Amino acid sequence: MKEFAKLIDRLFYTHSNLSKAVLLKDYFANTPDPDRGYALAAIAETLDFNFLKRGLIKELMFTRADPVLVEMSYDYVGEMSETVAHLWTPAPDMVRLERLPTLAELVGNFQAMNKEEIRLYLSTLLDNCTPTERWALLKLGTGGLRIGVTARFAKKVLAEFGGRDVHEIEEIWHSQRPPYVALFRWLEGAAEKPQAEESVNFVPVMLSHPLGGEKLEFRDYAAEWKYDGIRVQLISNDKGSAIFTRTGDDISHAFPDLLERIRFNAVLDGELLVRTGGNIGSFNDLQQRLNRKKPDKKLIERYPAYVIVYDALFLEGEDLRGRSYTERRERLTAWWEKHPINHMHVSESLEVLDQQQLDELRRRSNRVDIPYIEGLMLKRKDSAYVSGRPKGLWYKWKRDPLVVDAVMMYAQRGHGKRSSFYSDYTFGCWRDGELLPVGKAYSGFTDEELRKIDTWVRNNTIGRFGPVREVEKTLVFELAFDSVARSTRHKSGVSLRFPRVSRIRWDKPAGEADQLETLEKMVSGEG
DNA sequence: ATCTGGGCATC
DNA sequence: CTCGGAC
DNA sequence: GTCCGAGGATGCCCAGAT
Repeated sequence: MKEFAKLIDRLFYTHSNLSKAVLLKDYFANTPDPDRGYALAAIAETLDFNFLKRGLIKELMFTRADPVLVEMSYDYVGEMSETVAHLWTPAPDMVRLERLPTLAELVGNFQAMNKEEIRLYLSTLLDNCTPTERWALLKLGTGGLRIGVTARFAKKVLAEFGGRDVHEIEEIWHSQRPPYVALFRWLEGAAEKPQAEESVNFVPVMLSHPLGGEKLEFRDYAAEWKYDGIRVQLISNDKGSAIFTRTGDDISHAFPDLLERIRFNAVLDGELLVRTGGNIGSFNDLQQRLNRKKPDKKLIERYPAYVIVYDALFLEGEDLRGRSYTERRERLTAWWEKHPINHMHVSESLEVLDQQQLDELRRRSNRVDIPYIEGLMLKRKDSAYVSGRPKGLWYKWKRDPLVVDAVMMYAQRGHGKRSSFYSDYTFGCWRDGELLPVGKAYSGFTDEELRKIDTWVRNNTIGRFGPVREVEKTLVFELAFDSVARSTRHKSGVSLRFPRVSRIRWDKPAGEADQLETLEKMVSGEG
């Protein structure tokens, strides 16, 4: 892990992609298996390294420094790994290690240990590390490196490293597992392209861009409703069946009612929803069934899974991804007639011949009383199925945002690059002359505005509760959001979906901010 | 046995 | 999911 | 254009406290 620490430290401080790529390629070339594969897994987040809990790290830190100092430092730095890396002081009677473990040893050791052993081992490791190595170890152990290198970038580098096209890497990526020994052997020319290790493999999906100001020639596009569920890929062949999310997670276990109906030879793309009381449920209804290890019978009966299929990547073993949208849709509908499946249907492809038709679709997608439709998708009719987010092919056109004027009530410091600013705000609306919190937002204004608000917060603080400042209830913000739902978390009883600041109303008196009632009238599905 | 807070996924 | 900012 | 990191609400799971 010495080399790994050096690598991620350098990556963190390198901003040029070219230099980052050089660092990574050097590391891959000079690090033996399986360590380079584990490093790759750490960067691409394909292995759960989170064997360390923040609580444990803090607790150990308290044994080496004054808790008050630790808390203050953390508050200032805004990041646990960095705080501990610098504040840690080795114990006088520390156990000296001859060398730091390799990544493979680290993973093996942590996996085999119980909590008490981890506590001791971690102390010993931290004692034997330099500050940089401590930082790397803690980042690795808590998951989420945040060093400016993503899985996507790592794949590009791998492609360069092996003199391959990045699509070739993408193709087989989801069939490979850490520590990627076969993958590296292939890239080094020492073996054939690795074969799938699993019976059914996720195929990287095609994503859309938000429709911005661009003027589309809409006759080139087909429209579909944008459903408010989660993206799924249904795979079935003679080796097995599976349901994947758009990131490639296998969620089959959570939807046995759906899995048992996936018996065909195809790879389909669609939106997973649930039904409730015979209708299609809202995203909130769907959440009841998400992330469950094993749903019970009653829940399945109450919220049966439903899928709206909108694309076919493979049919009967044939790869259709190179074909046009129009052709894939024709093939899909023809195939569907022979293989219809209960609790699933193929989406409508909506013809858009003129502006009036488009306006009409737009009007319908804006109706808040149809909560499971959150806008329109526009898909170029001649577009192939391209993984990733290719430009110009698929657009999502979400319904118009809703807005409300709310008053700032509390502010908190941010994290990371925002750790020196009050960047995290709680807003409220009025009911009976009292402000009730409706949500939090930080996004939608520039860094310059952030500095202005930060100063305002410092000058208008009227109370402090730990890290939270209560401010004068005088500053109004216009908040934009996608929808309103009933909430048990907020005192106001409502919550905003995707809240963001759309305007700072320095000019508006707080008394003229909106009443809570305004939001209550916007609650989805309640007309 | 039940509550609570952090972690993680979805959007 | 959103957004602004950096390259 | 594209990528990145900052951030929102929700519900489930797990560990630890009561």
